[in-house]
Amino acid sequence: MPTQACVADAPHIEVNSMDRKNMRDVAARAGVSQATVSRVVHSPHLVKPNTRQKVAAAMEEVGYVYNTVAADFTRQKNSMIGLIIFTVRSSIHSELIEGIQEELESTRFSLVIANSRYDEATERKLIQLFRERNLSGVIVAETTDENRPELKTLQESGVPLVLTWQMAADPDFDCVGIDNHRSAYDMTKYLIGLGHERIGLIAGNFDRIERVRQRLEGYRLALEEAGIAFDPAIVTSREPSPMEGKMAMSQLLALQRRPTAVFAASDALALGALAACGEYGLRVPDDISVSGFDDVDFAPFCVPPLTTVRVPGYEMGKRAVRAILDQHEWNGHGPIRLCLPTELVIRGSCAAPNR
Amino acid sequence: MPTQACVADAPHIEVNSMDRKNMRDVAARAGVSQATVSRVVHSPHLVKPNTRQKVAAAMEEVGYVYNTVAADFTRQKNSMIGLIIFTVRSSIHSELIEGIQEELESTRFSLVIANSRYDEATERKLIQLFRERNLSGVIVAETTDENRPELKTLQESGVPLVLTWQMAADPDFDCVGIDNHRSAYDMTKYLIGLGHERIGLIAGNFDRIERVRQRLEGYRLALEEAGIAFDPAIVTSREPSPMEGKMAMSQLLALQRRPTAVFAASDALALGALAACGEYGLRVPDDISVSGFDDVDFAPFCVPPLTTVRVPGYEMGKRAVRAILDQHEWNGHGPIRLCLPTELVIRGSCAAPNR
DNA sequence: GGACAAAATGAATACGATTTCATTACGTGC
DNA sequence: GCACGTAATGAAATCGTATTCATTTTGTCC
Repeated sequence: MPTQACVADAPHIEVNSMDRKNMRDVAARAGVSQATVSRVVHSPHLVKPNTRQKVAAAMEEVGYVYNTVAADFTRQKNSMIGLIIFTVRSSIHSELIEGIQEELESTRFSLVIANSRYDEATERKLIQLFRERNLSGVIVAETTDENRPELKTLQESGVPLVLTWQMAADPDFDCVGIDNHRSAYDMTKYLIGLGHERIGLIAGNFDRIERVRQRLEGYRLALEEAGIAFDPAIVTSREPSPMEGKMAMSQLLALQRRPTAVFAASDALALGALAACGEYGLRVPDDISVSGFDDVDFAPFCVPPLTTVRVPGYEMGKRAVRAILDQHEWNGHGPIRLCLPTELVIRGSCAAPNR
Repeated sequence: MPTQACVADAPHIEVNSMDRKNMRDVAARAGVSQATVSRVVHSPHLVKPNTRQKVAAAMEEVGYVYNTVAADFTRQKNSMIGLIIFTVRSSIHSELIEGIQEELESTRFSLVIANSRYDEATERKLIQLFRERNLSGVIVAETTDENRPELKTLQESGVPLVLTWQMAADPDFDCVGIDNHRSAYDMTKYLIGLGHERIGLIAGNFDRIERVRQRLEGYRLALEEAGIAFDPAIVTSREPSPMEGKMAMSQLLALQRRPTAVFAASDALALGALAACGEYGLRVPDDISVSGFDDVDFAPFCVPPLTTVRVPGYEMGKRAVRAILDQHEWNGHGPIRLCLPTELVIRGSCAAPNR
């Protein structure tokens, strides 16, 4: 049987760079079995130093490149971790991603990102795609409530799953998040403490996103405790971009009884809000207070520097990865529910109301 | 031979959710061959409607989930596209990533992101990892010059490769980029046109990054044409974060002969620069002009709104993906070198120098 | 140097899709 | 109803690794 033809009688034919060598080729070259080559790669301690060296040399000689796809197939697991997210267009998500990558670096995993752009159908499609991909784990940064069942299915099919950014009400999900309720409560209380009684809220979509709803509830609780009536007229729902923040703020400023302070549920929104104030000729914080959420890299550089809630995005990413790796090790694992601390960062964008 | 045991005589045993069904199971259920199931998935038109329906029903019944890992193995290609980047911590990269994702959505590919955090060794490791992964394509957003050989190796091993953000001097690389030289030249010329003669530059690392060097050269050319001597004392090299921008700017402002205008090679740097000006009691643009590069989402919301260079990051991402898909179709393809237009966006952060 | 345990290696198989080639079913024209 | 071409399906090979189990080699102790 002609096991290696191809080079037959056409010496001018260039060696196709695409004919990748495999472990069998290496084994043949080194005079060992393919199993031994595999062992050299994964458990060198099982191989005699002498043999190990021969194999290493052979790998070098034939130009061997490990085939992860084949390995993944064999062990029935993709060497990838998935991230489900609405959009990467936000500094705080960048922090999360960097944390994830940092922690992944010492492992054999890579990161696959799926972003759903706030669309529930797209999201469902992406979850399905992840299921087909046999990922070794999935970090859920952002989802709509509607797709919780799909996530559960994914989890039940044996994929380690971790929710971030929140402590999910559903105890079946592992979480590495923050206390959104508490954080929003603290910020609102801080504004109340400054003397504000009419506090606007620019949030995300609280109908569909648990994390946003948690913040809304925190805001409401603080108001309630202070005996301030909740006024839906000064609560708006937006996607977290500066432009949307500006529009939302303009809307609030056009109101008959405009708020004296506005709590934006992300720094991006707050940035836009600041711009809107400027256009209305309002000085921040003298005429109106604005606060954000996340403490992204530009927050200290806003004018005025943004008072906000520090969220440990980077740390969250690292911890989420560790949670997944943990699930791999003791795969009959207990629930992981880690709540990372947030911190009120007081800068210059909030002050007592101007009467 | 017992092809389907398991359910034998222990009705209380729960069906393990992890025992995923494969095409053979579906085929058995539908009373067809496994090949037919495969055809139903990929080329339904080859299968009689009647059969197609039977197979679809069988898939439903056994809870079949397509196994991408196995498919990837079979066709010796990973259904993933890679992205090599320094860091995702930048709005302009977010735009690129969104563009990529958008374009990928209608395909069977997912995006794997590798970030090297400006470290050349890490980068090399990641390129190697990508090589082992048999990716269907790699988009290179950022690399150091040192690793060009590794990229070439990757390309030669048959992976469609596209460089973004720049038109590489090396003609072997396909590019979907912008004219950095020209863009920087235009901005510098604009500042000169306003009357500035002492123009600082806060750039990235021009020793290691071609794209940054191209911008530096554009800057120099504009100066030269205007008969202004290049002064290395007012040219600094920084990683693109607001904090670094602030530090760089502080340094420039502390100079004996401080610049009257500063061109920051990214908006993030410019943002920090603005803050530094504020701390020095300088009004922008009255006392000093500051310009940026990228036109990220927060640029219009800076105080004052940032004059910058609009870079079509989103479009670049989409085009890069298309370039890769093109390489798949006609895989004896000609070189792709697409240069997208940039645009000088004049807002409020630059004015004539104050004499 | 022989016995025995431990270490090192090899042989063989499984993983689940794609794809080629062969074969059968179907339909049409005479 | 026969022949023929096309459509539909099946059988079988293949991809490259991990892994189990059997076998050989090595080393140690008396």
